[in-house]
Formats: sequence, structure tokens, C-alpha cells
Amino acid sequence: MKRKITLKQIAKELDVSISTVSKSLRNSLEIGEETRLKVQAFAKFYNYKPNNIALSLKNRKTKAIGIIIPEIVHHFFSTVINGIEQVANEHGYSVIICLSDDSFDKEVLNMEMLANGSIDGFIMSLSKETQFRGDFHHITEVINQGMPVVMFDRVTNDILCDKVIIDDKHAAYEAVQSLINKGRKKIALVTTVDYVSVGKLRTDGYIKALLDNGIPFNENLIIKIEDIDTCEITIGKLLEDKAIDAVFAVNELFAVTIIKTANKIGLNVPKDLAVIAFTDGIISKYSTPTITTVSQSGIKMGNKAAKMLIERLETEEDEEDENYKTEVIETHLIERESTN
Amino acid sequence: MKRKITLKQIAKELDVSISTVSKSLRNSLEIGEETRLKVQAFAKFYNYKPNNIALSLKNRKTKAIGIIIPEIVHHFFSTVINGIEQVANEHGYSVIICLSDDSFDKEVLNMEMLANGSIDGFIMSLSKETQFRGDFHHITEVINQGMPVVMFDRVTNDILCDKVIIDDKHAAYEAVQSLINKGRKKIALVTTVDYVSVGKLRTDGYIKALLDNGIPFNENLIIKIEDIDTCEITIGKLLEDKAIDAVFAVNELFAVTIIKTANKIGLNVPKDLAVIAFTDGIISKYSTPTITTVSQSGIKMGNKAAKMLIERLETEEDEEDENYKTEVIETHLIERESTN
DNA sequence: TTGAGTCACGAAAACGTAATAGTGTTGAAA
DNA sequence: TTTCAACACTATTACGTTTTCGTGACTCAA
Repeated sequence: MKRKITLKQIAKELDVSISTVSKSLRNSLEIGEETRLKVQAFAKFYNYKPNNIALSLKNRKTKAIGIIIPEIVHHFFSTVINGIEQVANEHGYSVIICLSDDSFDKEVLNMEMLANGSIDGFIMSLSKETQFRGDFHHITEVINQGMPVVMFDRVTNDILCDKVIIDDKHAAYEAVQSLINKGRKKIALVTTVDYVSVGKLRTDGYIKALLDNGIPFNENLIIKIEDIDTCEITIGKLLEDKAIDAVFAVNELFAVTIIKTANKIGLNVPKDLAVIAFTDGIISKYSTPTITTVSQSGIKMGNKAAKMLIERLETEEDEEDENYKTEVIETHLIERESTN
Repeated sequence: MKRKITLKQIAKELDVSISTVSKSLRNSLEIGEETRLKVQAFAKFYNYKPNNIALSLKNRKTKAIGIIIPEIVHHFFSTVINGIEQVANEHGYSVIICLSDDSFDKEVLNMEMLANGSIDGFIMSLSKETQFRGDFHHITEVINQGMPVVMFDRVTNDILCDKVIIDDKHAAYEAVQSLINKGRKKIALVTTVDYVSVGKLRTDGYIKALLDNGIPFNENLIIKIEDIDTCEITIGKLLEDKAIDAVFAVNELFAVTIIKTANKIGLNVPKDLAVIAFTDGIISKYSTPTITTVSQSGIKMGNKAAKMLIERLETEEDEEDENYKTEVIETHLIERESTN
């Protein structure tokens, strides 16, 4: 139960000054070899390690990056964290994670908590509520204090900062195009009701793909799910009434529910109904049939976001160019059983 | 781009001492009302917030807890994090997460990094490699320094500290018993090869359930999967050669693979083959058929672990009783389609 | 013998805060 | 007039580092 040893204690024990100890441990030439070795041996014996907090205070940097995301029990977000952690670790940074639970207030609170010196910069994805409100003052404030912010996936144009996104519109376009290429004509879109930026973009891509191929866009073929647990009826209606031959779902959960519902009413996937989903996760890989998806590599996204943040943290403050970049992570289609 | 304001700057600006500012902001009676209000107004205007790092250094506590887990893209672990974060947040703690990637070296490195003042205590689950090696010196060291550690799920008896586990043996026993109750007689166990404590316990429970019911234990019905991606052959052989009527799988992935393989060789789940899995995750819920599982509530585990840690952090150091507790989180069977 | 120049080390400031221990002024009681 | 207390602040220390600036002792050349 011995507390960690400090420079001061070593100094006292060896009857030298604190500066001498500090310098010895950093192998300064100022200190004579004898003293230096003696101090080093002593420090090693007592397993001296500098106190991170003291260093942070002195250096005015914590070597920690704050991550704020809506939820963590979520394949995509946890993958991004993984990606961030990888490069953070390589560069000697640790990551502090806060969850907003898609609540504006929690997002603000967490940011304020971390912004008071705990971290050097933020990597974040906006909560639904924040996107809905369009209130980003907490982020502006942090940026104005000179703390860099990198946003990913759920971003906003209202904030100037580095961003990492996927081209949701284009990816959706390609997914729908691939369905059309396979001869599907009546393609439905199953999406969410919320006001998250990505939802709109994916819808845009869906519509554009249809129109570019001379397929009329029918508003009735877009259905918005409120609650995943009670959506079977809505989906059932879509499948029975509209005589569609393909569905583009904006996430895995919708896709797998669609397949289950289709099976119940006697439709075969992929013969009668092709299904394609956005976001490649674990469900698509293990569902029956396996589901064709648009993969958005969370790892790459996390890697990139972390690189951008660290880059900004480690360039001299004076030469801050401030020309913020938006990186686009490429997506690709993973073809599986749900589209013949 | 104005840096955060400090007490010193406020003091200088208002031409009072730092102590006066500090005391004013904490509403000390020592300071006259006029000065107090003036300082408070000024601080509010400039949005003064005390610097966390300085506070940490002064108070010798960081109000942060370190989490070390093998991986994060993993339903169970991310659920536990969620549980930890909930109570941590309630108590004003933030969480720093490090991933060991199931590597001993990374686990040690991460612990050392965090132990040097960055956090007040650890919540951790051992990496596979650490369990295999049986080398826990890094944990002992941290504990000896007076830093509390709470271990969950993958724990070891070699370390004295608070622990949160589920009763793996008993839970496995109940799962197998439920299969037997449904008339299944020839029950296989599909498990992992690694040396993780929980694997052994689950096997023990499986065997005990068989023996208690007068069913002879047949070693050939236990198969150990090395690599999830190439296990279909092994599983196929098991299903075809052994004429089994039920399988107990130690995780979801094994279970869903078993079901897929069974379907391929013409077996119907659950009619011909009942399948039950350990660890309730998202796959079990959305697989076809849905899978009966033993749920181990990660949220509860996280909640409990965080509570235990914070409790220890916030009781006076002198009255440390040091009688470590091991909390057992109850599990329960979630019956779904894979067992008639 | 003095001046400069090295050597080996120490003192002190700084990072930002909170708390303990002063300090000077005023007013009132003795 | 002295004494004591209350008031309203300020100075200082401590948390653990790193670093800049000194400084005393010694050596060597002029």
C-alpha cells in the first residue's frame, strides 16, 4: 500500500535537489555521472513513473482525446471507437468516451465536462436531438477555445471543422442501381423518421438512382419506421399491397425484419424479393439468408478521424492553417444471398 | 480563439488576489458582498470553469475510472461499458477506455499508462493471453499502490479484489437441464479452445447437468472451435455422425453457425435439433429461427462493477475494510424458437 | 593573482486550483 | 488610550513536474 514515489521523495532520500533528480532521469549532461546513475538506480528500484496529471498541467496537454457518440452498444459506433483507439494508442493518446444517449443535454454536459482541461481534442458524432434542434453552440464554444473537433458520420454543415463521412447519397445510389441492374423494377425504401442528416442523404440517393434509370419515383414506396419492435405490420402491408420486388433498407435491423416478414407471407428472398441494407454489421453476415450490404468501414473512419485530430494537435499552433477538410471514406457493396 | 480564462487572469483583471477570486466563486463568507458579486458576474461573463487537471493534481483524484477490456466490437463488452458509463456519469466520473486486443503486453502497457495518475480506479476483464499466462503482476502492482480494481466476467482467483461475475457453471447447468426437460437426450457442447476461465466453467456445468440426469458424459460430444470462419466442417461432422438432438453453444456465433449447417444437411431446428446459446446478443434475437439463450446482463454487470468501484473510492481511506466481495449477477433463460 | 570558463548542482518559477494562515484597517468595549 | 474582535482581503503552500537561471567550486591560461 505504498503510494507512488515522487521526485520530491527521491530527492529527499538521496539528499539532492528535485531538479537534480529530474535531470538525472532525463539523462541530462548537466548532472555528473555518479549522481545520475545513483538516481536512476534508485528510481528504477522504486519503479518511479512521472505523474501524468502533473505533466498534463505543466505541458498544458493531456494526451487524451474525447469521444462523444450517441450510443456504444451499436456495431458501427463501436467499430469507429476501435479505429480511433488504434491510432490513438500508436501515438500515445488515451481515449475518454462519453455517451450522449442521443440526448442534446447529455451531449452538452459531457462536452463541457471534458472541455475543462481533461482532453486535447474531440471526435464526435452528433446526437439525434442535437441534429433535430440544430443547436450547436456547445461545439462552437469548444472550437473557439482553440480545441480541435473532428466530426464523423452524423455531421452538420453549420460547424466548420474537420469531418469524416461516407458519401451516403452516392452509396445509396449505387445500392439501388445494383438492384436495378439485377432487373428489379419496383424498389421500396425503408428508412427512419428521425432528422439525422444521413437519412435524408440516403433517400436522395435512392430517388436519384430511380430517376436516372427512368423509373418513376413513388412516394408510397418510402416507409418510415418509428419503432423497430412494432414495425412488422407496416412492413407486412408494404410487401403485400405494393407488389414490390426489392427493398433498400437503411440499416441491418430493418433488413432482417423485412426478410422475416417476407418469409411469413410466403415470399422468398431473394427470388421474390431482393433485400439490400446500409451498414454492414454482424447481423447481415449471419442472417438467413445472408444480407447484401453497403459497407461503411467504421475502422477506417475511426482511423482517419483520429489521424486528422492528432495531426492538428501536433502541428505548431501558430501555423494553424484552419483550412478544414472533409474526408470521404469509400464504401463498397458486399454481395450476399439476399440479392440473387 | 481565446484560451479558457483562469483564476489568475480574473484576479489580475479585477485587481484582487487569486484567493479572493477563488473564495468569491465558492461563495465564501470571508469575502464582502460587493467584491463577491463583482467577481461572480465577471466569471460568469467569461464562462469561467475550473480546470479539471489542476483540480486533479490538487485533490489527488481524477474522477475518472479506467476500463480495460479485450475488445469493444463485441455485444457483451459494449453492453458492460454502457452499464459502467451510466453509474459513472451519475456520480460525476468519466470513463477512459483501453483495449487489450486480448494481448498481455497491451494490457500491461495500458494499465501502466493509466496507473500513473490518470484515473482513480480500474474496472477490467482479463485478456485471453493474460489468463493463459497466469501472470498478473501488473494488477497486483496497481492494487499495492492503493488503487482499487474491480474485475468482471473474465476474472482470476489469483488476485484479491472486488469481482462481478455470473455463475457460469450454474447457468450452463440450467441451459442443459432445460434441454433435457424437453426430452433431448444426446446433447453436444460447442465451445472454444482458449483458456478463458468462463469456458471451463461452462463445460463443468454442462457435464454436471448430464450426470445429474443419468445421461452418460461422452467426450466426443464436446467440440472445440478454433476459428469461427472454418468451423463448418467440424460442426457438419458433429451433426451428421453423432446423431445428436441438441447443442449447447457457448456463444451466439457458434449457435448461428450450427443452425446454418444443420439447415444445409436437412436438419430442422428446433424439430430435429434444439440449439441453445450462451450470451444473449443481437444475433440470437434476429436469427432465423431466433435462438434461445442464456442472458448475462452486461448492463447490470457494468452497473454493479461501477457501483462497487465508486463505493470503494468514496469511502474514507482509513476505514478500508479490504474485505473484497464477489457479486454474482443472475442469468436467465430467454426461450425463443430454436428450442421448441 | 586574476579572469574566464567549465562542472555539478540548486533555487525558483510555472502550470491552475483550494485552503490555511496571516495582515491591516476599523470599530467598539474596557 | 489601549485591547480585542470582526471584517475583508492577501500571501503562501501544496499537488508533481520541467526548465531556466543562478551559483559556488574548481581549473587553467595570462
